[in-house]
Amino acid sequence: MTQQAKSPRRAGHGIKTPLLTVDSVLFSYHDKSLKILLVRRSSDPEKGKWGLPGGIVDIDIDDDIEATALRKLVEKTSVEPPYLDQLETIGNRGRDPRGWSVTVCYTALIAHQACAQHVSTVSDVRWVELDAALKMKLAFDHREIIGIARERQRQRALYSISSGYALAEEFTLAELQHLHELLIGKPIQKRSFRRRIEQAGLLIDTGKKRQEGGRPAALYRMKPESITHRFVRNLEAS
Amino acid sequence: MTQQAKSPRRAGHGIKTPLLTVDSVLFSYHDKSLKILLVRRSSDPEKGKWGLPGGIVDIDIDDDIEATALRKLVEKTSVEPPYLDQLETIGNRGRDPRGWSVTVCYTALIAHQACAQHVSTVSDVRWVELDAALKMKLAFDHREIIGIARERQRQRALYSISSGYALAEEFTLAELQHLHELLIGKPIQKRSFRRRIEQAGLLIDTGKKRQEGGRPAALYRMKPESITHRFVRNLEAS
DNA sequence: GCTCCTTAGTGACTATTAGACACTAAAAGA
DNA sequence: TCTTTTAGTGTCTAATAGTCACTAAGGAGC
Repeated sequence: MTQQAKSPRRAGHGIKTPLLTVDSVLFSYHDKSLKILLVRRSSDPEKGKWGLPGGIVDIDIDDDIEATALRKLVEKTSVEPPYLDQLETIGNRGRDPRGWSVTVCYTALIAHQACAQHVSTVSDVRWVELDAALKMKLAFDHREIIGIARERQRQRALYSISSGYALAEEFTLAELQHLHELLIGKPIQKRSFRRRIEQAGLLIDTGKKRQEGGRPAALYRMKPESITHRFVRNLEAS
Repeated sequence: MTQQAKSPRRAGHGIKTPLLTVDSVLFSYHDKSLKILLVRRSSDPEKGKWGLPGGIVDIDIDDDIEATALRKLVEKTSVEPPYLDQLETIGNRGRDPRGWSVTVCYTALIAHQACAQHVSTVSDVRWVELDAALKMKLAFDHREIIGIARERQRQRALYSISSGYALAEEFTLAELQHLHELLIGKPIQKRSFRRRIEQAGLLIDTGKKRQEGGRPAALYRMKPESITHRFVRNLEAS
């Protein structure tokens, strides 16, 4: 009796299709650290373990795969993230004890306070520091998926500021730079970082200031085009 | 009677899973033009129409999704491509008349002559110029998928030479440059193109020369690391 | 108010890498 | 030998990131 024979999914015309799920790596920057959202699994398999927010594609409810990702994220956070990007699809025989299964993975970004209240009221959803999550024993292959998402965000940080959607709606340039430094893993030249952003006109100056300990810092908001903008030259690679 | 109720796929534990397929956009450079491989569909739905090489994931045969992509490409070309990269996964209710379906798409590159003989012996497999393919009426959403693959290759051409795997095993710098010009859609400065490749040491000089009409050109081969290498600065965007 | 500390923001020079383009090199054919 | 063709290079310019010291604007201690 082989393992994968436990629960074959069989179509009317005789095609066995694997289980199809969606998992999202939802990043958020808070308290000067980068966190991701983890969920405690309430049912088998891997019941009780922490894993990524996601679940099975419901072809009666969801119009497309992205709809599944959003539905699951809204279930856990109560809000839709402003950034959602398909990461990679992983499918093989061994990743799920139920047999051949496929997960379509997404990277999502959100402001921490947009969902802080909802998350703090439940015990099965938690923000975990990225590096800590990568050391945890998680359900299925979710740790690998987080690693892939992190690496992709690291690469992107060299030529894009789209990761700014992980900050609060209004943020300082110092915060945006620190987030990039966390992703890249080394310090960035303040001058280079600010110059290219200003020249490309990627942020909206709210006119407001925020102060903590020194000169007040200007508060900015993301322009929508900052999601797609690519600088022609990378910051120094690590 | 609704359309998507025709053939529900239902798991042992009552989960309806969508049809799961893989499609590959296989590029190859030949006769100074960029072509992709199309296949005439031999069965319904869309029987008789041309579409991308691919098919249904067979969980009895395939160990993972990439194995399906390779298996289908070998069926049509008789060889495995040296470059295979996951592109995007598309899944929704409307793309296949059989109902909710998902396709995991790949970009593949191969030398034309590696499979020319096999392809030329069958009538249901054909190389089609990329621009022509984008004007054809193809099965399902395959034209859109080709458009996505093309755009991704265009972007990559600005900071990578991995597309060189669409050339013959040994090629001249002029050929590699022309391929990049086809992808980017505008001429490239010869000096810039060659300088960065030489400095990064991405090619192997075979020592051989090939001549056609003027001074003989040196023949090169791809180094494996040229797949992953990213130049820190893009060529001029179009 | 004055000095010092802290964080924000800028001026100005250097370094790296692509763009431009004319020049040389090596072959064939008249 | 001259012309034509394609391959390959020398060299200057332009764009953009790196470096780092400097100024700016606030608070705290005195």
